[in-house]
Amino acid sequence: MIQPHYLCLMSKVRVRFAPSPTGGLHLGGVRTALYNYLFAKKHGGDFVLRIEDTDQVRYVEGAEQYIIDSLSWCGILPGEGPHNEGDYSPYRQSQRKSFYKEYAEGLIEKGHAYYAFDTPEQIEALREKLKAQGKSNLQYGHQVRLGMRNSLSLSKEETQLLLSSGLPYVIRIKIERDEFVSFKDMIRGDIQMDTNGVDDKVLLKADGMPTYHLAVVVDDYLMKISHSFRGEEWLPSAPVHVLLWKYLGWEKNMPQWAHLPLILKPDGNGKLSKRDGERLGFPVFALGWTDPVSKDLMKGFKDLGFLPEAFINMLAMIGWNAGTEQELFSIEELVENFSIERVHSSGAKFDYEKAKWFNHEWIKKCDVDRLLPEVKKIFGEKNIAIHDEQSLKKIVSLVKDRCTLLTDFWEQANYFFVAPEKIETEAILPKWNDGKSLFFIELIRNYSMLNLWGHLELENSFKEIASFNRIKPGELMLPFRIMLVGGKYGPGVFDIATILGKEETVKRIRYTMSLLPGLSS
RNA sequence: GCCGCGUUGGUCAAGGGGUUAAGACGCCUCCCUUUCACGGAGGAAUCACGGGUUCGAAUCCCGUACGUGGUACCA
Repeated sequence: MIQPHYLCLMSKVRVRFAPSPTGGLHLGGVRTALYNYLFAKKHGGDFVLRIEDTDQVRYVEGAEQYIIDSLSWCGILPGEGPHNEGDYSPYRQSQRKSFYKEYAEGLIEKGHAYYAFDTPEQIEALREKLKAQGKSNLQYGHQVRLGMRNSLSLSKEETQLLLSSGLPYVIRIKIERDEFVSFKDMIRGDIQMDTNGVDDKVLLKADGMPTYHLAVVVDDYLMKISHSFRGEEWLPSAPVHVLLWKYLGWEKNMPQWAHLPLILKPDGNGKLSKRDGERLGFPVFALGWTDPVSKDLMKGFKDLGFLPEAFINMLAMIGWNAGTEQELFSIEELVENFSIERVHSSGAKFDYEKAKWFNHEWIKKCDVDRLLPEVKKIFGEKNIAIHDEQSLKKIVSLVKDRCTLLTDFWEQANYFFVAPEKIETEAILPKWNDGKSLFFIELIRNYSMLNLWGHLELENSFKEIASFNRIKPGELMLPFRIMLVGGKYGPGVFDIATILGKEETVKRIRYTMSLLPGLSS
């Protein structure tokens, strides 16, 4: 039986920041957002961006806008707001403090939670002491809670007194021992854990803000979230959340869970982190991110010349595939083909080479009009203004197959706009002779007088003069190419010369000739 | 330490009792191209280990090893 609210699917992105105030939305976060989006779209639901404004996030200026910009670039969020608004507002945790407190206190009344007055310092000291004795980590749970300062160990009067004295306190969940919690994960199937390893997690912090544990449950309930996707690192605390749904009496409304596999470092040893990007030379953010502390700018996929289409395609394929041989998917095709059941349960190492391959494929696949604004931007950054859009289109279609990154368009096409600075004469010199000198002198004369400047005319003249001078055209192609572009690369020489135009072509031949030995007589 | 999750070529992976164990990236060879790419053909390379169950195990079960995550008034 489908519950009514499941028919009105809503999926929410819970964008997560690293605890340090130097966050940034990295690969794992964007992928979670992407899977949320794909799933919601596929099932006709809504995709809601809800940014948690915990202390850490607020600390980073511009972080919210950065998240919005990142997801907008990926095409899974409209760039224009409003975000963090909607039918279930307010969305900011700081504005929902009263809800969390209300439910936490309700839990205490039902005997599923309690007030605790121990300070973090006291607990820390106890941990240190136990560690010194060689005992395993202290868990604030059923073993020790009666020995601590809380509303379970204290009398009602003492508790009241402490509460009214204004002493800081937290609210902790009371986890019963020897209880089995089982739930279904859409990716992993049935999961069962006992509660003995789970401690009495703090639900409401001393500053009145909820911890993640309380916030997910309360928000998911209030916002009628039907499916909750998050990283695998949350699996160990899932029992706490399931228990909370039960204790709050909302079990029937509990969302379906999916714990996404982790994206791992390419060289092993753990989750991919932002440091790995710097260390191994690839981006880990969609958009560039400036570390608020060190002020270091870490470049994003966008800055390195990735197409958003390629980026999300690549990202979607980390941990999921359609089960067919298809690897290239547009966002629409992803929506159509995505299924949460086909998401893997094991982590995948990130492979930058493969990421680049996706981009290369997408550049080849995209039509010229899609590429044009991107290429213009790249040339703009090099202070090259584009006057003739038609010839730029020709240039783009000529060179796009050999560009892996958008930035490659500069290396592959700059010679159309500026004469090459360095001419690889060393590649011409060994086979250079008077015959070739004569050929090019004649070519200059001939080309200068051509009325029709087209591929066919250029090639015909070239070959005629070659055969008249008894030189194989093949021996002349390479020198000619180097004269025009500076090195041994690029599309067909006559295509290049056609676009370059008469004046520029002749000029470049002349220039290189001046670098080469003249006629020996 | 304890608890959870995982393990198919170097990497990403399909396959979930009988397959010559797909495919992709990367690497190598050749063809095409009088350059570089694109494209095409081919190659090297894999079921972590040990026990079961079974006529038969990469596939199911149990152990071990390894990896990874959690064990915070962080998310």
